[in-house]
Amino acid sequence: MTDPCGAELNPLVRKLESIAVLSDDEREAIESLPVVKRVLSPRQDIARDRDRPTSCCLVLEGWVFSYKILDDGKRQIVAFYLPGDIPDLQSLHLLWLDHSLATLTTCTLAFIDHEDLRGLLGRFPRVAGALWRDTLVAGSIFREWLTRIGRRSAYSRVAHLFCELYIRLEAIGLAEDYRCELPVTQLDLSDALGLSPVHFNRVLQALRRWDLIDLRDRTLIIPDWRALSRVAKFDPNYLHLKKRASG
Amino acid sequence: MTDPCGAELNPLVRKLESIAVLSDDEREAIESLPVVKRVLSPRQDIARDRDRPTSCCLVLEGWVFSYKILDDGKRQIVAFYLPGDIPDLQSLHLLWLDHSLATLTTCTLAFIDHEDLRGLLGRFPRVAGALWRDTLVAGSIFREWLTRIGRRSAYSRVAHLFCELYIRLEAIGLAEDYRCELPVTQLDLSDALGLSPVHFNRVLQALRRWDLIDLRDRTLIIPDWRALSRVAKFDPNYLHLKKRASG
DNA sequence: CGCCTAGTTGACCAGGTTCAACAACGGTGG
DNA sequence: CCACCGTTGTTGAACCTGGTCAACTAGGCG
Repeated sequence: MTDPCGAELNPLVRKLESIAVLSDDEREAIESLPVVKRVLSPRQDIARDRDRPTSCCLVLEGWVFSYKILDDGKRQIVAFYLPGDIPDLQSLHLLWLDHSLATLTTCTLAFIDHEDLRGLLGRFPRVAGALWRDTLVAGSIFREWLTRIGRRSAYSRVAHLFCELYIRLEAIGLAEDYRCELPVTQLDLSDALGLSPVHFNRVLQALRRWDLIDLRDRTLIIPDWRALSRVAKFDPNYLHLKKRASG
Repeated sequence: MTDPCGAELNPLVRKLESIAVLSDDEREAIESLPVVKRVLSPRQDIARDRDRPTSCCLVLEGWVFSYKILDDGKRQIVAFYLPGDIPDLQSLHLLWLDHSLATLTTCTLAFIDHEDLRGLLGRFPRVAGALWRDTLVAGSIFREWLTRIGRRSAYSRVAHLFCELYIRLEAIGLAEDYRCELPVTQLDLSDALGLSPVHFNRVLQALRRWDLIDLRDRTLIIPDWRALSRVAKFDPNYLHLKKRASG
C-alpha cells in the first residue's frame, strides 16, 4: 500500500499544472512519490488540533474541511478542501496543528511522508514554489472569509459562499452549467459562515424564494449567476485562478 | 538609496533566527540584499487591491495593516504587521493583490525587488522554507481571526485581539511587563473585529471597568493577564512561537 | 418500528447597529 | 494667541438583525 501509485496523484499534478509549467522530470517525481492511500468514511477526523503529523494528506476524492472547536462547544469551520488540495501542508513547516481536520464525505486520501515531500521539494524548487503559491492562495481565501463574516449581511454571506464553492468546483472540473454537488448540511454551512443554523435556514429559503438558488438533495443549481453574484458581491479575484476577470 | 544596507534588515534576520538556524552565508546574503528604504507617514497606502507589485516590502519600523473595502464603503482590516513582517510576500507568487496595504504609523520600509528575492531564495532554499513557514503562520492567524469573528462574543473578541497583539509585540521585543504601545484608533480595532465603533467603545469601557485593561494615550496595560486571557479564551498556540506553552 | 439526523417553523429575546449629539484634543491658519 | 476644524472618543435612545429555545416534520437505516 505504500508504493508509488502514479496516476492517483493526478489531482495534484493537474492543479499544479493549472498554474505552473511542470517539466517531465518534475511530473514524474511527483507521480512516483511513495504514498499511503486510504479511504475514509464521512465525518471522520483526519487529524486533531495540536497533533503533530508526520505526513501530509492530499485529497484525491471527496470533500475535507478544517474546523476549530471553542470551549463552549461552538464550532467554526475555517476551510473546505477539494480534490487536489493538501489541507495540512502547514504541518511540513509548523510543529503542531492549530485546527482539526475531518472528512465531509467519503474520501480518498493520499498520505505523503514529510521526509519524502521534503526530498521532492529540495530537488525541485519550482514544485516547492508552486505549493508555496498554494498556501498563499489559501491565505487569500481566508482574508475573503474574514471580510465576509466581519462585514457582510447574512444574505450576502450565504450567497457569497455558494459562489465561491461553485467557482472552485468548476475550476477542477467538478461543476458546470451552474450546477454542482454540495455534500454539506445546513449545519456545516452555518458553522462556516458564523450564523446560527436556524437563521441560515431562513436566509436559504429567501434565496430560494427569489430564485437565486435551488438547493435540494445535496445538489446546488444557480439559475441566475449574475443575480446571485450581485447579491453576494462576489469578485473571484481572490481565488487567483489563472485567467483573470479584468484588468 | 538602492544599496545593501546590512544592519537595517535586522528585524527580518532576527525573526528568521527565532525559528530557524541561519548559516553565516545565509545571514550575509540576506543582509546584502539590495533594498530601497523609504519612510512613510501614517495612514498612507503602500499598495492597493489589484495592484501588481514588483517588489516586496519588509517592515523595519512601525505598524502596517492590510484591509479590504466593500462596495458599500465598509472596511475590514484583515491583518496587522509589525517589524520583521513582509506584508506583501504573496506578491512574489501571486499576480495581483487581493487587498490593500497601508501604514498605521510612521513606518520605515525596505522594498526588495522580486528578482533579488527570488535569486536569494533560489540560492538558499532554507531561507525560502523559513519564509514559507511565515506565510503558514499568517494563515494560522487568519484562522484564529475567523473563529474569533465567527463564534465569539464582542467581549471575548476584543480581549482576544489585545492578547494577540501583546504577545506578538513581546515576541519581537516591543513589549514587556504587560505594557505596550498600541498606535491604533478604536475605529481601526473595530474594523479588525467586525464590530461597530460604538459597540467596540462600550465593550472597551466594560473591560476597563473590570480592570482587565488600561488603554490610554495609545498605551495598553494589562493589569491581570490571567483574567484577560480567560475572558479572551486566549491560547497562543496558533501563533506558533518557538517555545510552546504546553504539550 | 423506533431512533437519529437534517430541515423547518414560530415566538421571543438580546447582542449589536445606527443615528445623533457632544466633549476633548491637536493642528492649522489668521 | 486664539478661533476654527477635523479626528477620536463617548453617550443616549431606538431599532433590527440574527440568536435561542422549542416543537414538529421528513427521511434513512438498523
